[in-house]
Amino acid sequence: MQIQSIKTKIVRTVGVAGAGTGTGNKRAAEQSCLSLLEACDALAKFVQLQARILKLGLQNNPLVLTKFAAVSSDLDAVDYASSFVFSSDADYRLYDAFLFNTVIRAYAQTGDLKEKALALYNAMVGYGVSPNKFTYPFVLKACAGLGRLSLGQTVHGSAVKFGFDDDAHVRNTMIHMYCCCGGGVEYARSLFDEMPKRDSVSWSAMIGGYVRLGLSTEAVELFRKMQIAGARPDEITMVSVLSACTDLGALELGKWVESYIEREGIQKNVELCNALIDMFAKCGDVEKAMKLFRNMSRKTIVSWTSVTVGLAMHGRGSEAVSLFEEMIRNGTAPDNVAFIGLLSACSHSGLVEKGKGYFSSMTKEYQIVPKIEHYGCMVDMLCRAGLVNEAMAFVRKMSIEPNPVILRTLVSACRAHGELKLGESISKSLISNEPMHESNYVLLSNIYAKMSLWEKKTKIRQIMDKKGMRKTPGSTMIELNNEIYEFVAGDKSLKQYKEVYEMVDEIAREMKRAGYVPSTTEVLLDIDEEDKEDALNRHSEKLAIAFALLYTPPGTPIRIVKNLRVCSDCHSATKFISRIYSREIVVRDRNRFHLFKDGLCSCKDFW
DNA sequence: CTAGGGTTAG
Repeated sequence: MQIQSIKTKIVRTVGVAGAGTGTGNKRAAEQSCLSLLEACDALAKFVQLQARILKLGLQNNPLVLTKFAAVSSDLDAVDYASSFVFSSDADYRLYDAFLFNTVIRAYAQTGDLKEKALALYNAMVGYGVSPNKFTYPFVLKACAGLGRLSLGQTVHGSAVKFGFDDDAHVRNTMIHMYCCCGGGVEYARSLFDEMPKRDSVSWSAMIGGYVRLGLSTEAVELFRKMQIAGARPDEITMVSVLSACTDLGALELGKWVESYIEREGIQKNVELCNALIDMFAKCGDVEKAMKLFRNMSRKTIVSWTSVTVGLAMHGRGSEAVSLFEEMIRNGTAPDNVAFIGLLSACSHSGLVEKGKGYFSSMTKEYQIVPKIEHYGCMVDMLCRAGLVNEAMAFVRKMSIEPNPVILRTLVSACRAHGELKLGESISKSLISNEPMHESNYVLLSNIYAKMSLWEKKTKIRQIMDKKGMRKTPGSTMIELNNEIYEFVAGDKSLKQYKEVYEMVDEIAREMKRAGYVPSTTEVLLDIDEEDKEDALNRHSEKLAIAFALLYTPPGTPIRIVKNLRVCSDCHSATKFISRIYSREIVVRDRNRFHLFKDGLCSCKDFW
């Protein structure tokens, strides 16, 4: 069919090119070679062409090389072109910005060849070839991908020198670059603010930059400014805004964004739908996420994975498993990310045998080489099930070295299941490898607490103080009347703090009457015991719940978002509160959801 | 020949 006709065209062109050499007519040969390359686009087969270019002596011809690099996503062709640019007999006076741009673009777009793009840029500058306005976006994108701030700044300087820094594309990519390189956001923001005219790409670059850095509040704020400025967001802007909502766990805001998308008639492409699904699932409304998913006309592996992960987070492991099976029946092959979602679903729901089965089918049937994340899921799964020895054996058998994440999982399982000596020794090696990682110390300190070695425990605290390390304070977020409130333990910054503290005390009395016993013995992963003893009742979570009980209508569900894992005392207290005050309480943890209802939690105390 | 976006273990 079409391929056939292209082949014919090529054969015919090759004939002409050959004729060109025969008569010694370089010009004709060049022309023929160019049309030949044009025709080759669809076939992407360059091997014969390489030979022909050499035979015709066109390897140094910039037009031919440019074309060669441009016609295909085939990196072999690009490598071939760049090899001539770098070859010792290269006549760089022949090469222009266009040739470099073409090759740089190809490298900048790939996952791991961005270094080559930068090398070509350096070569270009070294040859004295002036970049043009197309060069900068390519190069800056590569700098962004690699986090190369200082090179990015040099490139910026060059753009200024040649007068291209006011070009909208260049400026937007510059913002993107500064956002992607550590320490550059503020500068990006100043570039953004100084722009005389901002288009939707500028706004998206800046908002997306904030989101990537975890500055979701700033992202949302900037989106508000965008509306005030009257700029029209597109679907790409909205993806970033939604992912800010996801990060914050701000369901109300997310819902508002959804209605905004509808109202403004922003095109809901697959990526935007995926972002919506992810937002609803991670903000606590899996049902809605499922509904959106079911209504999507075209689904990608990302859509399937997002719902699977969503179900997993809500402890609905067996549904996640069926969805995964449905995906396969539908003809979508799982990739390594889909398996991470699936395995973590098994892990969170205690489906140990299923998880083991999938892990082996992943490697055998799908030939996916397990990554550290897959091993991590397996270790976590075994540890949660209390199979610490099996987990240890599994880690020894792994084909990759366990990373600190896996070792910390083991340590906390050791603590929970009484393997204290083992936990202590792993913990110590963790500390010597990562002396500035706070949770390594907290884990060891918790082990000493369990061993009743109070002096050693105190000593750890002193070491941390000496190193100037501070634990991440626990905080809890809640949305109320379009406001986001954030509580930290012992917080008194809120206007109504007196009422809230009175309410906390009242709740404590009611809970005691109902049989609640404060538990200061069980400590979870990142939480230090002393803080619990100090202020169990002042935990940010309890403050937020008290606030919600005070200021939301009776009977309405309460949704809160924690930045750490919920501690076991708060967990049992929240169960009591849900029953005493007849409220559904949805808590989003650092890694999953808890739905408290009638004195029980959806996680079945397994988390 | 140019820019901004989506799923990932604890």
